[in-house]
Amino acid sequence: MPDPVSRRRNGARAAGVDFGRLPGYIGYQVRQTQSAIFRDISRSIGDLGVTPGEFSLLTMLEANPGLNSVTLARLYRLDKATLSLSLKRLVGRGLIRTERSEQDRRYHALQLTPAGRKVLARVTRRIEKQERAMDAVLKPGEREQVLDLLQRIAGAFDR
Amino acid sequence: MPDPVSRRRNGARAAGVDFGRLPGYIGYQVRQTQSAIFRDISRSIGDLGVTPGEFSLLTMLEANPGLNSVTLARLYRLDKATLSLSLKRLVGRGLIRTERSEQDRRYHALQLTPAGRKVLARVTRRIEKQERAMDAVLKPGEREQVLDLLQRIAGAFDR
DNA sequence: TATTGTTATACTCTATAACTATA
DNA sequence: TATAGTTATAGAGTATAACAATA
Repeated sequence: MPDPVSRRRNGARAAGVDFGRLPGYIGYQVRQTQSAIFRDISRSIGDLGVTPGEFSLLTMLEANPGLNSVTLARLYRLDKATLSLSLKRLVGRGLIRTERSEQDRRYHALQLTPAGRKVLARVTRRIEKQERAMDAVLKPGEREQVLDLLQRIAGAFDR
Repeated sequence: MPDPVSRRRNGARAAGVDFGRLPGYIGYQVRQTQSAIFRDISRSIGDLGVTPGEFSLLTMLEANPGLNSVTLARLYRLDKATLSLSLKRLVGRGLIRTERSEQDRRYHALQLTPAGRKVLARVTRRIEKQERAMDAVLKPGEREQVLDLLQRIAGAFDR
C-alpha cells in the first residue's frame, strides 16, 4: 500500500486515476518521456523512410566513415546479428555502402552514400526541430542540466 | 558537417569514436538512459517472470482496483488489442483476475489476485533498489529535478 | 583458434482489421 | 450505432545458434 505522500504527484494523465508510486520513479518517467519523444519523431520523419535508430546509425557513420559493424554493435550494445540486419536494410535502400578492408579482409568498412548524406541532412533538420520544441518548455541552462543528469544516471549502470 | 563545439561531449563510450551531435540531443540521451535502465531492471527482475511494463500494469491495478482495459490502454497510449494480450498473459499466470461489471456488462473490472499482490511486492522492492542505485549518482534535490524536467519534456508532446 | 559478418529462427511488443457481446 | 473486449495477422526490433570467410 503506497503511502500518501508518494501518491498523486504530477504526471497523472487522467482524472480519478491513481498512479501510485510510479511518477516518483526515474525509470518510469524516463520510459514515458522516451515513448512521447519516439511517437513524435516517428510521425515527423516517417515520410523520409528512416527510423530514429537508423538516424543515429547514419549520424555515427557520417562522423566516423569506415567504421565496421562489430564496433557499432558494441557502441549500441546490440548483438552483431541485429546490427547486420539494420545495415542490410540501409544498404538495400542505397543509404550506406560497404567495402572490404584491404589490410584485414574480414572487416567491412561502412560509409554513407551521397543519397545517405542527403537523407541524413533532411532527417537531422527534423530532429533538431523537435529538439527546439523541447527547448520551448525548458528555461535557460536546463537543457544542459537534463543532458548531464541523464548521462550520470545511464552511467550508474555501466557495470 | 557537425560544428566542433557540438562534438566530443561527455557520453562517448569508446576511444576514437566521434558521436557527432548525438550527445547534445535530449532524444538521444533519453533513449540511451532508457536502454540502460531497462537492461538493468530486466536482469534484476527476470527471475520473477514479470517485465517492466507488466510491473507498471500491476502497480496501476493495485492502486485502482476495478479499472478496465480500455482505460489502461488510454493511459499508456496503447491499442486496446495490445493491452488485451498483456492482460491475458497476466490472467494466465494468475496475477490478475477479471470480472464482468454488474452495472454495464461490457466492462471487465480488473484486479490483482493474492499471488499478484505478492509478486508485485517483490518486484517493487527490486525496482526501488534500482532507484536507490540511481540516487547514488545524484546530489540532494537532483532526483526531484530530473523528474520535473522529464515530465515537462514529455508534456511538450501532449498534442 | 579467434574474429568479422551473415543467415535461420524465435520471441516480444506493437498496430490494424475483423469479430462478438453488450448497450 | 457505439463501446468494450478478443482474436488473427503482420511488422519492427531484438537475441541465440550455426555457419562462412579471414586472420
